Amino acid sequence: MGQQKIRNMEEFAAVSGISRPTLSKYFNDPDSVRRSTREKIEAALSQHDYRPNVYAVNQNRRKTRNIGVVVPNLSDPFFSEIGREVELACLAAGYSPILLSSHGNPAQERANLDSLRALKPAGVLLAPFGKASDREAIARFCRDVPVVTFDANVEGVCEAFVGTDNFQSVELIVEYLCRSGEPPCFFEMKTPSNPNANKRRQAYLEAMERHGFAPHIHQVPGEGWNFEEIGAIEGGRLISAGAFETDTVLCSNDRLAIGMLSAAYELGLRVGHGKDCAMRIAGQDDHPFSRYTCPPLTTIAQDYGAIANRAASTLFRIIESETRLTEREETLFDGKLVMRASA
Amino acid sequence: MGQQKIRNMEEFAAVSGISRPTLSKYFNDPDSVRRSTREKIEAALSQHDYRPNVYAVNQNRRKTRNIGVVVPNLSDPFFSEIGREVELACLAAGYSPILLSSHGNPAQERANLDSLRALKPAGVLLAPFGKASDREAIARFCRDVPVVTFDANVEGVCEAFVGTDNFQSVELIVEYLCRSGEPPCFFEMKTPSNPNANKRRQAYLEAMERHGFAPHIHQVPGEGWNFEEIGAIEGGRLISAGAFETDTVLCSNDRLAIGMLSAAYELGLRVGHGKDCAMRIAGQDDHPFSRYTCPPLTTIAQDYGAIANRAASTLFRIIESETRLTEREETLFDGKLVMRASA
DNA sequence: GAAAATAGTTATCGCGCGTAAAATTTAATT
DNA sequence: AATTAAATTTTACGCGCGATAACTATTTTC
Repeated sequence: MGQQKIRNMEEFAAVSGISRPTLSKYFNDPDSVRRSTREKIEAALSQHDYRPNVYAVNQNRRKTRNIGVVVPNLSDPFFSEIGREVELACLAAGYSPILLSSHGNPAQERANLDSLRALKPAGVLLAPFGKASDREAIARFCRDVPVVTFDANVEGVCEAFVGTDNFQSVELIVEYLCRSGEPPCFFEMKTPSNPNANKRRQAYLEAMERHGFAPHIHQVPGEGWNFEEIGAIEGGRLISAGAFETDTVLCSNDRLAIGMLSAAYELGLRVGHGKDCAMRIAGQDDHPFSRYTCPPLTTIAQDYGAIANRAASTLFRIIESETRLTEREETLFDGKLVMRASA
Repeated sequence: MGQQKIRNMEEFAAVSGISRPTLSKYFNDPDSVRRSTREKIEAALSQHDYRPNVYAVNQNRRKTRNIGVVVPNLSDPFFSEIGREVELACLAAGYSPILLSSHGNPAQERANLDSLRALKPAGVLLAPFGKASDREAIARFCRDVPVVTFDANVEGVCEAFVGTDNFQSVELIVEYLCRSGEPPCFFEMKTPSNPNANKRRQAYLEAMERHGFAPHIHQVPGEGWNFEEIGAIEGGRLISAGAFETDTVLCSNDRLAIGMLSAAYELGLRVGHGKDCAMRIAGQDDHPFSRYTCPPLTTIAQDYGAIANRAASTLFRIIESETRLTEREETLFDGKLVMRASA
């Protein structure tokens, strides 16, 4: 195919018979040139496989077509899954996603925003830690770059937020649990870094009141992101101690529930809604692995795809309109009840 | 702090009292300038927070300090975990990792290499699909960029490979299983895309022969990356049909085992090595979730950290010596037996 | 304290491309 | 065929920094 290596756009202009400025236009938007010249360019392109130098392009363009995607922890399948959806949405819209994980460390979140700043991204999709995040740093970043947050909200900061309606979804599962057996106790970590946890607790309290039951909240100590371990150790401890007032436990998230399920198994307790079952355990998030726990976990599914796509399309809208939103948008998608065997 | 925005190195030279070429030297290597001037620069830096333009830097430098990290599927916790280790190793060595997932799609692997080529990375750490990879494309890429592969080997291609010694680790677990109960059957997918699967099958055959038992291999159909589902459906089918010749099953990887565990649970079979247990199930990889299955999964642990760090340091060595390896290196780390309750 | 080594300065070029203005060609319209 | 609008070409400049050469200042060495 290619005879000699094309080193720059100048040389490609020579072999293609199209002037360099027109080529520049073409690479910025193939539809901005006449059909016939586009065909000429693409013919030459297939012969010589030339691509503009990314660095030279981005140095001179006002805005790059890079989109930063920052998630708190890629080792959590929830975030790797939603990160994947977000990446694909960016790719489909012609942007270049740059995926950064904060590795469970809020300081890394700041560092990631700093790295991103140097890349002059057109926009950023950020799933922040929440309370543990450096609110001021995020706010400062948002002044320079359009940002849409997802999963966890940072009140008042950034252009828009997309997440799940915790009040709706907690009501959904609480109602189901109350209707189908004993009302649920609530199991969570004492110091949750994720703001959804606080909303879920609040929603649990309200839902229980609405249904006329006394709420029972159990908060356990534990740091870091090893939720399964915390669920297993602390959950197991509570079960052994007979600390739960009812036979049903609603966990603040699926990973805690997965841990608690393993603790129940160790204790020889059968979990589920059958007659021979000692207790029921439910989670929240529909974690990719919840389908394969023993028993499979009853939970509330977040609409990963909808959240990712809405967050991305909102950001694209802001980028392409070149104006910030006049009013901060908050979009909450409904959760869906996923009934499996555990509750 | 900063009075007015510093727009480029020229302006920063003015406010810092250091000439631009010296600043350039400093940013390329802070230790290449005299201690006293370094302090002057860093003092000015803390006052004005200037950072060189990434794009301008990379356009002019012969080699960037970017390192591409390509994994087949970030949604698999195994790869998000090892990807994390690799990223941290790059960061620690002063490189900028760029993490790309191929989303389970070999065509995306090619696309990722193409994107990376445009970024002129100093090197690439690649966990290829293996058989499903475009061998020719990878080989071509390796001609232009130093590449170290990890996890899955592509025979003869790239500078070096770092992975786990499947023969050693399979022998380890086969020996254990034979010693502690009935010899294992082997459970895998019919068309595994990962070359480790083939090595493991081979290693199983040899190990069984060595211990004087007849091997029994069960291959099930199934496409894609939803290993748990395949393990659950096909594994459950085999269990129900009484297809396994012994009461012990060694799965080709943990995700299949997780699926099979859930199938066994559904069938009301107790898994483990107790008297009241109907069968034993073992896996391979020590997947992050294997500790929390019911019962916890007995498996072979790959040394994630060692693999990631060796792959990274090998690549750094090649980059910094500016010469390709005279001979292709293959490093295999030993697996460790992780005894839990499932076998 | 003079010579040698090291570090810093000034000056200048080049990288590959975006972008703007003016001149020219091509296509669409009446 | 003449007019007009749109697309392309020419020409020229600028982006921010790496790299180098020739020169000067500072530090080491004995």
